[in-house]
Amino acid sequence: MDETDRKIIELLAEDSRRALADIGAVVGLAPSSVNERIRRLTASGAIRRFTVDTDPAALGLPMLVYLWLALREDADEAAFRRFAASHRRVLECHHVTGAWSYLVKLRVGAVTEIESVLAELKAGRFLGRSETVIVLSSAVAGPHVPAPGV
Amino acid sequence: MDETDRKIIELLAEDSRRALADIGAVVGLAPSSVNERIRRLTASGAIRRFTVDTDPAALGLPMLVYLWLALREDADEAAFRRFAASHRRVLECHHVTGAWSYLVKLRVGAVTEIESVLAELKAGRFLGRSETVIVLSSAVAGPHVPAPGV
DNA sequence: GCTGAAAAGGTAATTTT
DNA sequence: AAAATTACCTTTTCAGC
Repeated sequence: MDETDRKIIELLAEDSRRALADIGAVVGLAPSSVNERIRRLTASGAIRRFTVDTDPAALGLPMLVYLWLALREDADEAAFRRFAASHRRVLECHHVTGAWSYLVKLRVGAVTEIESVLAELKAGRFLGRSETVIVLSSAVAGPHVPAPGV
Repeated sequence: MDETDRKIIELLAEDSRRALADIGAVVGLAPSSVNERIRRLTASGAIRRFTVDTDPAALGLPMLVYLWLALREDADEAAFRRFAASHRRVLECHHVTGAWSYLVKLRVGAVTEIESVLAELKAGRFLGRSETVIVLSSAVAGPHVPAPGV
């Protein structure tokens, strides 16, 4: 992972369909050499996948919501993690420092869906306390990659 | 944006290098028709860009951090948003409901960088109060797309 | 939206440094 | 060991239907 690899990743992040010859022209390598580096970067896991950044609103998920969670004392934490990992609306779920134990990022189509998620968390006996934070607007939005199997 | 478009986006999210013929075989269209739909989805903005999902640790950014911010009473909010949008370590920045005004997602190489960011926020006279939340582990990590020009 | 031909681009073996 | 060249072959693209 040298400076050239980093530059290649940066160019691919901007546009992963850019031709190998174009990338090569920027970093000063032949197309086949660029190809070989991309192959290595993918094999090593530095590049996880080639994907698309989409407009969540166009996909019917205009609302971004964060949930702070404190799990129940007796909650099955592994089961909670599986629940989060398999939930279509959960984009991220992080175990965090501080007063709350988990930070969950959700994308939903409407406010009513937030209640459904909270109900599911209750039904799974995961939920101790929670706080819902709704995103009003984003100065930096971040990419949106739709989950498979939705 | 019909069910076929959604399926195409889902397949591209999984692997955006998949051949048009392969995608066509799944959704029941000829390669040229898939191509035309992707062209329209890109033109309409539903697909923002073709990109790569990377391993942040491999790129030297193993730490994920959230910052809750309350801006100073006299802060220039537009300037703050520009600051966030142009900062290499700021992955997301959301104006949110609740006790805090902004939620900022950061990726850093080490804890010392968090202090740098807070110092920059102070220097810009943006920072009222803040709370730093460090991610210990992620049940659902979300994609990482490196910022351009880093 | 499909077909089929033309153009472009990706891939891999071989040679070179 | 890494990169360039070359040739091959898959894939995209575009005209016409």
